[in-house]
Amino acid sequence: MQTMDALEPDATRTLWYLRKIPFLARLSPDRLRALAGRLERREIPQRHVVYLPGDPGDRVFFLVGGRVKCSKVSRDGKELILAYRRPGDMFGELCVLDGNPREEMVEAVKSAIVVEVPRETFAGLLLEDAGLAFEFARIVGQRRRAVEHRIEHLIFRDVSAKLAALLLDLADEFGAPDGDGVRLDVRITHQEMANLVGSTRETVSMMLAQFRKRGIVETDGRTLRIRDPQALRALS
Amino acid sequence: MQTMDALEPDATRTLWYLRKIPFLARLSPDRLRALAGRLERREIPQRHVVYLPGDPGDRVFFLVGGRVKCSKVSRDGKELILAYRRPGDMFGELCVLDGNPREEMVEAVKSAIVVEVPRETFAGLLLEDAGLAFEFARIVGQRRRAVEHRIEHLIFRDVSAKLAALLLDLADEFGAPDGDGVRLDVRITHQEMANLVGSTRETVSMMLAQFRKRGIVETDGRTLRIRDPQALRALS
DNA sequence: GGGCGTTTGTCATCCACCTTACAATCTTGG
DNA sequence: CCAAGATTGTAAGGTGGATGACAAACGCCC
Repeated sequence: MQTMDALEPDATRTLWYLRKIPFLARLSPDRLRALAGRLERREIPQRHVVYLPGDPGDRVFFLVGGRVKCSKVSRDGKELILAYRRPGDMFGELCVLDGNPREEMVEAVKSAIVVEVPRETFAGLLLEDAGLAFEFARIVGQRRRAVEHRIEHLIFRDVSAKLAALLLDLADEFGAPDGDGVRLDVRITHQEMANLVGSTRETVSMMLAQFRKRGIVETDGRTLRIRDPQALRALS
Repeated sequence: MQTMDALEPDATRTLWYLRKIPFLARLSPDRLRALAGRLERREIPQRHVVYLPGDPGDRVFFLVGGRVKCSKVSRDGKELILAYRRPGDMFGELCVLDGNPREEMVEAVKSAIVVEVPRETFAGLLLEDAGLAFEFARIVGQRRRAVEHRIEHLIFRDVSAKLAALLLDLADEFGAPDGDGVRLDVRITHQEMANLVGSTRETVSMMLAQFRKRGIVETDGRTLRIRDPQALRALS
């Protein structure tokens, strides 16, 4: 059987990566092995772009290392970050549905390693396994919910509310107890926050200054500490 | 065979409706027949609510007549319309993924007829047929794209651009040639337009007045006519 | 360790849009 | 056909936040 052949060292490593993708967990070892032999693996250096709007939608990506962000970019250069993806996540998956060109930008935030699955191959997997297709729909659906949730926040709330919510989210994901507050162990610029809440760098700086003045947050040097999460919750 | 039993007159009518749902077209006649026997059908009078945020997400709806709108409602009563659904469309479908409570409001814009499929039944269909599951993912994905597209417009564009785009969309869907322009055969209020573009009634009225002044649109009584689609395209 | 690009802090200005407030007009149900 | 409610038109006033403009502080690469 072909799938029993020894894999190239490179494919072996790809296989090793694929095993860590929750979505692919339901594939049989054989299937996964066969798949690994045919896939490209690629490293994307920090700040490099994986794809841009208009690029062909001919493959699905699995992120196995690093971190990427997906965002919409306006004609005049403004950016709205749709989501971050982390190892184990899939991205660029909507192309499977129709092969249309990309509509968003994906960029490595931290030097990333991705495994690329051609659109047809991926579609084949889904059509062979209803459970997998269902799981795929679940992921797509959850992301749709996330976007719908986001849209609501973006247009109903003012910047301070959105920023407060963002800080709480960050605390959730990167927070570490520190004194009587929570230290955010992330390197995130004001510009980045602005792109997340749909505002501008300057406004974010001002809002953070206000939070600081009110004793809600604290900054020593590069790190941000939340002193009064309750106040943030009230604001969001 | 059970599926060969005569159906109740009511179920027969449900079956007749189901045959017009594109998504269900791939089900075998037998399957569809069996399904029809077990489903609820319901009429929702104009302006009545199908479900509200927080309601149980225990069924998927197929719209077979009328028209509904799905929208997010803010605490202070502002509304953002996410989408309209028309006969043949599915809605409330994301509950299949996890059974979570509703997050949006659905309301009949024109007196509607819906067929309700229990979540488990629907999930069963998908898990039995990879093709159907794939099709389901496609619909969910297309809608996600639509929302992502929307988010972009909502935060990058100003009201006049969004309104221009809306008018073009309406012309696309409801436009009828009329004189040297396009007449919009829809009854849509300024408030409704505001809820679509994330603005207020007053602002929409003002913008339309501007468009009128510039000769881009024309209103006689209740109907709106687009005289200069090109100008709208330039604005959007 | 010096210089340069990046990030932050802050302000003054401006403007698109929301808010508030009516009056006029249309529509609809009784 | 009339009255009540919904829809539209318009305008004055207020404001959140974008813009533009710097200077200071930081971080990083020779």
